[in-house]
Amino acid sequence: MLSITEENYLKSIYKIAESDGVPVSTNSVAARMQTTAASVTDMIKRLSDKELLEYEKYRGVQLTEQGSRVATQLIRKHRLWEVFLTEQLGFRWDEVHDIAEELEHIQSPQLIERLDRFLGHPRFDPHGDPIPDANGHWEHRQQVLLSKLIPGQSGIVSGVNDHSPAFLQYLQQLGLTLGARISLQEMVAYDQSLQVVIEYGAPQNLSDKVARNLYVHPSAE
Amino acid sequence: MLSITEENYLKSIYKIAESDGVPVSTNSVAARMQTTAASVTDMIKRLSDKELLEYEKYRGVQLTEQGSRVATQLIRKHRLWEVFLTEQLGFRWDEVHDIAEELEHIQSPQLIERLDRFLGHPRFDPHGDPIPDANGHWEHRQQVLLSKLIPGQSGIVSGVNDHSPAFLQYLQQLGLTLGARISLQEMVAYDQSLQVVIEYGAPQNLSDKVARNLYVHPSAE
DNA sequence: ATATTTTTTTTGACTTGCCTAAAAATTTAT
DNA sequence: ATAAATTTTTAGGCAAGTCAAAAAAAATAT
Repeated sequence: MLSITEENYLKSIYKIAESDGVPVSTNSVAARMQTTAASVTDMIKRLSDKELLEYEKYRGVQLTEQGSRVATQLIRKHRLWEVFLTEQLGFRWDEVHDIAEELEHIQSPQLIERLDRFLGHPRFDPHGDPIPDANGHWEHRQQVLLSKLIPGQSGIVSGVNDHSPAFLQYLQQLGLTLGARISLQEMVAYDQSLQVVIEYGAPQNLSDKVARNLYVHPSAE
Repeated sequence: MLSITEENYLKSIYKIAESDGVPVSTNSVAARMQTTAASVTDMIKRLSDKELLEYEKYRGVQLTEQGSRVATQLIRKHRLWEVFLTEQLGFRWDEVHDIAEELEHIQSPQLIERLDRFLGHPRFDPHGDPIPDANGHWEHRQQVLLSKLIPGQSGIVSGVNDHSPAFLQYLQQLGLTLGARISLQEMVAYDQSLQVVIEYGAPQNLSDKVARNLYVHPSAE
């Protein structure tokens, strides 16, 4: 039985490994968990004793099979709860993260399997992130950052790279929610901002920062 | 911000006070929380510092207004989640307690208000216990223990006094779920067991132990 | 009224999780 | 190749929550 803190460390290590590769450094964990390197070293030793990760002094860590399983199940739970919160309770996509962060620690495999069935086995959460199945596997959706599109191409909004409420609220305001159609008309060389059309509306400008944080599924034309 | 442990102490003290009156003794809390009297004394001091209860050495404790509010909100959350688990996810009434015990600690007033609305503002949980409203008030249902009925009287099952899975499963098997009609035919003087008819079925015998743990709403005839 | 039993509190110690400061190891720069 | 900078670990300590054992107070019995 793991503590909530231990679970959070495993999830952080999993996510860092996913984006930066292994091994995962002490400092990167400390930064993500908003704690000190000393605390991380402490916890790493405990998790290593429990065989949830492999640790070699000064060399960083890597999750074991078992550690990865814990992490993916947490992600599964987090994303299923987010679907529940938005689809059933009517929360907006920018409001659900913190609540799901608590709900993901509820310990009951039965609860999650029933919730999954209740929700109709959703494969993506409200932000377009894939939901791992009970075995920790998920569908890999073909998507690229909006910033990778070339002028003339169109796409369907399929996910975000920045999950902050501020970004999500801005997207909402722009009409750039999941499933929205966006066409890239041209890129402004000066600042890499983009001239786009959202859902056949009037052309408008999007900063490169937005473009680097929005995923689209490229479509024909 | 209270810890889960602090919340659990407050809930236990509230429930002991409800059944045994105030002040609440250190030992009774220790017994209910499955811990030692020493740990209780420790925690009581902390909760007293936070003005959640009034404590006088060797004299037991009593919740303050604020402590009571925390406790009733926990009970509200617990019971609402139980309704969700049974009505929406299909759990049986004997399966939901432990999961709700975890869910009740999720911190989000908005979540609870939305859940309450989603469930249609239920006033009773799956065991017939009343659900406090956002102000901590609840409907007092008129009910008596089955053991208080006199031969010839009938009643509608409205709640339980023992929430153990074993008892709940036995009731289920007997058809004694919430809303079921039960008529008392006679009481056996020898062992206080009862001869009853459940939902117009064949007469059968119920032990006094069952009768002392089942609430009914008396009905005419 | 005194002795005995029970209840409660105190004391000291343990674990988890966290911190700061200092030391050690590693990496980067010159 | 050595110095400097960075990263990581160690050491020592703190707060929460737990326990067992001892001491103190209260309740009960004689």
